[in-house]
Amino acid sequence: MSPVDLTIHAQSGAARTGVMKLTHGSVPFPAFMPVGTYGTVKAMLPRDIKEIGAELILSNAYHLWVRPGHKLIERMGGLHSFMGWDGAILTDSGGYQVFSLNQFTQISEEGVRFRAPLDGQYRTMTPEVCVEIQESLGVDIAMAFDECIEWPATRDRVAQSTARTTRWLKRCQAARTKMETTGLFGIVQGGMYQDFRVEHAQEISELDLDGYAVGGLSVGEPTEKLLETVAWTTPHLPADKICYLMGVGYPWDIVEAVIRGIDIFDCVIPTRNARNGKVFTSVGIINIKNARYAEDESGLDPNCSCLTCQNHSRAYLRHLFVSQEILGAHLLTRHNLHFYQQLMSKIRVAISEGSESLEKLRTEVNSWNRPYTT
RNA sequence: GGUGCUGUAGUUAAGUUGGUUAUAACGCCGGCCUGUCACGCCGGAGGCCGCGGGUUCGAGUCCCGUCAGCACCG
Repeated sequence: MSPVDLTIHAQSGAARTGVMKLTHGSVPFPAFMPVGTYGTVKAMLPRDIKEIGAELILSNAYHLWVRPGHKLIERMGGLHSFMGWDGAILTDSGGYQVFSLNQFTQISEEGVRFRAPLDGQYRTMTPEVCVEIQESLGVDIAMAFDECIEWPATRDRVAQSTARTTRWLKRCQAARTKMETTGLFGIVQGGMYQDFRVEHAQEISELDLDGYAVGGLSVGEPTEKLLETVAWTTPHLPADKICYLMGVGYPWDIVEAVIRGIDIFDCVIPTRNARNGKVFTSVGIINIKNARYAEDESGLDPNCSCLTCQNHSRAYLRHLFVSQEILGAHLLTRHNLHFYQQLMSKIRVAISEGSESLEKLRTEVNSWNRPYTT
């Protein structure tokens, strides 16, 4: 039996809603995973993450491998126990770091040699190491080791890189030892080229993985390209498996991607932007550091029921940011993540209700993409 | 009362043997962030160089006076 057990409850066009049962709990989808790279969703307690409604979080195999080391975490009882989180965990492999840390990498068929910015040490990540790390961590879902490449990239570069990602995926599969508890997802690459995306999706669909991801997006391309690429890819992935869009995105990107067949998402935006003062609300985007909020007694979002909105004024939150008080980061992160979880909940309801409801939500969410005024 | 030190952006400071548009940090104002090297990054505004004279082609810089703060001596 697969560690990722999928039940689809309703569909509306390509969008679908249901529940995926994982080793550490059941996750309704479409779902958004808060990002906790280093074994912590920055500024959030595990119980806070639960409270705002997230059942599944994302962590990172590469970064935990560099520090404190996967073997140490295994000795501490695995990542769940180590970080005090009993919900589900998906780990990214380090494929994104091949892109984001490219100035410190050398790529070969064997794998990727990283010079860690943290300690200057050289380490080689291979598909085998990548699986070993994620199985040691004891996560619910492991991502295959891929190469996330830059945009734009030539056809020749994309073709070679994608072929290697496929070979690495097969090596990941062969290296598995905990098939009952840690699922493995394959990642579709292919750059922004339709034929490559279709071919790669079809090719890895035959490998019978526990789920599939669309990778290589949100690397600086325009939104239209991102959505176009998603639309090319999802029809060629197995309908009875989860489809994960990696690294996306803004609320409006998420709705558009769900409509194109995506089930789960992760993105640093709600957490990182919160720490930098940017807030998502149903009345537009707020930069809490702006002077205009200095004496604003209202809450962040008049339509939000999160703890931050129920208890604190914009004036106070701005003060916390201007004073660089740590509580500001927590309160804004909490709000943004709550906002995202509410969005996902609305999306699930809308899909069950049908296309009209989903279209209405789409219009509403796109209206959030504006600065707050008045 | 005397001597010395210090007065430069909102704040703290740099400023060569006098030489283009006086520099930085912090603060202030604004923008950015898509599988987190990220409580981060980028940009902007802001100066009668205490005040008044003088020397000089040219003074934040040298000279005289004066005011303020600090230290020490009477």
